[in-house]
Amino acid sequence: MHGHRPTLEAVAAHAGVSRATVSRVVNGGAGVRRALRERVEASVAALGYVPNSAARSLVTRRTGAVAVVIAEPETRVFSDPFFAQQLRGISRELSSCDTQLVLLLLEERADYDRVGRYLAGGHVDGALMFSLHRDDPLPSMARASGLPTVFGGRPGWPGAEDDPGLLYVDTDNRGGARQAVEHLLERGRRRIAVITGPLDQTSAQDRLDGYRDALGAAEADPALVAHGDFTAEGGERAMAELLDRSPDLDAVFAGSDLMASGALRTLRSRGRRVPEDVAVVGYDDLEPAAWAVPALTTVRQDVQDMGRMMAGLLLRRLGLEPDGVPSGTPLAPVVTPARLVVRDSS
Amino acid sequence: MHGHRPTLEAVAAHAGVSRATVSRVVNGGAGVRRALRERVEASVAALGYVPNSAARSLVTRRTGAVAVVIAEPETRVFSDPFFAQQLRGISRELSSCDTQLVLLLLEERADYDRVGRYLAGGHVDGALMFSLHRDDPLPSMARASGLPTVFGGRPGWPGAEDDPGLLYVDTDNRGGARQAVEHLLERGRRRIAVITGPLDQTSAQDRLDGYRDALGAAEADPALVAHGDFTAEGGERAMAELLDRSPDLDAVFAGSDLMASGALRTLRSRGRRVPEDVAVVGYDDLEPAAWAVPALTTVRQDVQDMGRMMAGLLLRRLGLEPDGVPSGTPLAPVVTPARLVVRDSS
DNA sequence: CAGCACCGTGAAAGCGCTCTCAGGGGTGCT
DNA sequence: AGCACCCCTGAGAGCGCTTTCACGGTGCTG
Repeated sequence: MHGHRPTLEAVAAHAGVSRATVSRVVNGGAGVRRALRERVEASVAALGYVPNSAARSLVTRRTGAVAVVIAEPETRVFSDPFFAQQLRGISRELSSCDTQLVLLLLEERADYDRVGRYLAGGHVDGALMFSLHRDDPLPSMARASGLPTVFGGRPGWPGAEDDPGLLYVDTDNRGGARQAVEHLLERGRRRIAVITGPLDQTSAQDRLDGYRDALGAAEADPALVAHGDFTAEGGERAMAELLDRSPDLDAVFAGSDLMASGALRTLRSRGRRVPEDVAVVGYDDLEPAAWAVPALTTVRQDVQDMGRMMAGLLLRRLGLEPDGVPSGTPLAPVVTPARLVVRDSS
Repeated sequence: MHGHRPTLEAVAAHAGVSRATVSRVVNGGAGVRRALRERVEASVAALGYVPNSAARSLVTRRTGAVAVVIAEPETRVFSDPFFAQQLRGISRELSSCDTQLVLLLLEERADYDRVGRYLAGGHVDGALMFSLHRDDPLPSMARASGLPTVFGGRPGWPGAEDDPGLLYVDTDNRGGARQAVEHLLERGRRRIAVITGPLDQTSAQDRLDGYRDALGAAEADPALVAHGDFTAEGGERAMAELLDRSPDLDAVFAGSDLMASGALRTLRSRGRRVPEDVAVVGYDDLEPAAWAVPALTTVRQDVQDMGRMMAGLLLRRLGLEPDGVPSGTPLAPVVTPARLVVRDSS
């Protein structure tokens, strides 16, 4: 079985037609008379023919694969179910167009060269890129190579918004944060602190902006703002800082569930009750958020669906037609809504 | 920049040599005189030449890519950072041999056809397969297609152990479980219950066997055994069952951290104190295990390293030489150790 | 000094596929 | 019945690369 896979030629001989006809049948069968088509299909089945993708993409100049590039310092990817969900959404969408998913994980500086070469090497038809920081070299590499690219999260590098062809899928971070903080205000909280993510990522900046929106531009007590890095440890530290600076705070909005869980830990160890003394709201609605004690109020974004949309956007950019998208839809960035989920911590 | 990538021919012309010579240089340069080689290398750099992988694999019959196949009902992958870590380990190892990672996620029955066809289609040189249940059709598909394959977790289908060429990486589930239960015994617990995973996965079965080992074969009170499905909800249900059947239990060993977290939830809602009334031990050492309240005692396995080893095994099977492996090492299954991590829940 | 082996290089034959192009046969129209 | 036209089909030319094979040149041996 191994090694001698039948070629187009073999199928053609078996069916008594030419290679060209078999090729046409294999690629949809348009313009081949019914009887012939069925004969060819029978031969294909009989011989167990599978097209050789290398030969095919050599001539079509398409690979039928797209890269998913994830550049993230170890800590986050490790503990974050986020990417698994995104990947699943992406995978599902891609498979509807028979497109493969090549996963490129970057860890060190040295990986950039490897990945850049790969992307420029025409191994894939397009790319999906995630969680880039403001100064990440990847986007410009992608642009230089002319590779169609869709970003996860609104790009933040200088001039990004001016690029008319720019494609991304983002969630309404600012609106979500605003909802979270408005909810705290409604609960009667008045000294609401915030733990931000790394501000060179637009998601973190947008969530901070939403916090400010809700409080009204006037109020922006710097003693109520602490910076984290989207990790639990970062949240723990930031919470400690906040308590030292502003012992009178009565609520905290954390820019991620991971940071919120760290904050909960600090609050517990300092003897503050949640939500009686301090209300806590997170962001992301990771599954473990619901297990936390007390169960975490948070902001939900449909991560899997965002993955699906990114893939859909890229596929359409490549001229394919993913399932369930009306074919006239214009190609444009997408911002999905965010929704507050109230649980016990607020 | 886009569209007109230089070919071997162009480089040859630029350097004033033949295509064959350029090809040799690009592929390591063996058997090309120093001066010529340098001239060719200069031309390659000057033109920004990147080999066309389709053309190359058309003739070499190798793709330089391996598939990572993950077949898992939604629930688990979603909430489990497990796979992200495995993937990272795999990715790191593969990139040391310039091999690409094609990710294949299966959800529905229908996906099996698609993936089977893909694997049989010669798109990849080998495959890594995860978390297969006893009756999964994938392994036999892989064997039928002659695709070199390494499994994550000891395969459990009939006859698996008799296959001399079988390659897998597993962790010492049985030993880890034994450690966990022995630890509970040392703490003076006498009525130790167990929540198993789905027993058609060897990892779940092995952990149950380890539990029995520790208690001594004699003791196997069926009232102390409940079945979960590796999810938090399953753990919750199983714990409720156990409490109903055996109200006098004083410890529970859960076959996964996720199930342990569910068990904690049930214990809390039933007013049992952990660890005073009931000690709890999990398995996997997921990051959130450490945030649980109380912090979860669990069994650690180096998941990332297992991924690395799987990839390494496959690469060697493919005749490549991954970093850091003495070249004489025989090709054989690997079982990595498991280690108890004691925290507050026991 | 002839002859041999060997090394480095180039010419050329494909790898399996797609797709243009031309031609054959059928159909509809006049 | 004849003509134009269109629809199907097959022949063939590559896609960019690797690799065999033959050849010229060099260094060595007899």
